[in-house]
Amino acid sequence: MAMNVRTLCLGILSTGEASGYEIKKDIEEGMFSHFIDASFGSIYPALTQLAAEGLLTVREQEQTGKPDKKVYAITEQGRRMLGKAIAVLPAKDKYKSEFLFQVLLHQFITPGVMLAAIDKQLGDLTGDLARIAECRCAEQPHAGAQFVADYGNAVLTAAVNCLNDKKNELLRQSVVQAAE
Amino acid sequence: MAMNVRTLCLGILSTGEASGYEIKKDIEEGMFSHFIDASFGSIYPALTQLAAEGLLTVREQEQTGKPDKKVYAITEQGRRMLGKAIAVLPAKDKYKSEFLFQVLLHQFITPGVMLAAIDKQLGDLTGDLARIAECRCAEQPHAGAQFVADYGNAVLTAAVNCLNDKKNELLRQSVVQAAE
DNA sequence: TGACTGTATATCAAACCGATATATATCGGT
DNA sequence: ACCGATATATATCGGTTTGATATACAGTCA
Repeated sequence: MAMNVRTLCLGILSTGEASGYEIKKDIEEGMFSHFIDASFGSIYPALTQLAAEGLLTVREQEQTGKPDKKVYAITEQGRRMLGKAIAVLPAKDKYKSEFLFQVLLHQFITPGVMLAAIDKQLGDLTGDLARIAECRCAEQPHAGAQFVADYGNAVLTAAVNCLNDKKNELLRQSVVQAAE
Repeated sequence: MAMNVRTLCLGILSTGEASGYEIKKDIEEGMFSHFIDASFGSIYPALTQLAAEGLLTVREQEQTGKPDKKVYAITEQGRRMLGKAIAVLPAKDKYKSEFLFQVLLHQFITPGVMLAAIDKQLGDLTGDLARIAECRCAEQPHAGAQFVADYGNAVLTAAVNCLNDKKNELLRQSVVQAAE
């Protein structure tokens, strides 16, 4: 799949028109946030380019109390391009975790730092779970969103449960060591 | 955490000396493969730079039946640098999935492509599970490796179970639709 | 007034990926 | 003996993306 920021923008705009800033917010807070990432440095150039190619239309919109914004909307040509881009087998998921890197090298860090890292990870995971719950309420739940929400919940709750087990195990060990 | 390819190389070399090629293989096949990624284009320059700074030593080693290789080993200075780099709260996990992107935009793709994507994802997940099982046998299982393996197993099996449910649901629906 | 926050667009160096080039060696086929 | 395929090994480079920064306008609160 030709998955780059271009396809990402086309995908988000297929659900409704938006500005670059709103696309970024969607990526950070909406359903897309759980498995996508992109920065302004790639979004704005992509939108400019897509508009120049006729895959998007632009409309400058004045706002009261806020700066003007450029509202982008997908064209028929853009929809065709999006359809082509996602009608292929998806690439393998990519997962990067500094936390697990730290765990694998736990010999170099103190138990205190390790526990802090675990708590940080637990906080991140529960935060993600909360954001999924919010999205479920906010958006109208079509089949795709339901799928993604269920998948995310399954994975995240499994991670939380595993981490809690590991944390308790560590705490028990340090109690034992302190008693010796 | 200053997590870049430099820290990654220091981390891998802290478990034993290796060449750039072997580091890449570790990243692709070893325990690190589940949550780390890096290419030759970043590994080789990083190793050269780290050696120039005295954090690594280099040793050119002849081999019978294979081309020569440059074996890198971490120095005391390198260990200190590694310790500093990972003794901070880890950044949030990053997860990118073209598959879930496709699911969220399922309205643009045919059920056939959707099912193919799900099967592809199931294959990727079971492949990862198999690789974890291999690593568990191959490496001597210290506490960190055990932690990572358990975490990976928990998350991946949850994903597989959820996907199988969703797949069966889709198959049932298409049977019903075909019967109408 | 001044500090801070939020909205909005834009730019750029640094980092990184993915592909390619180069070279050596083994092995199997013809 | 030669060719092609595969594995090992290092290196480079174009293109994409990040992360940080700059700029600007508007509201809020002290």
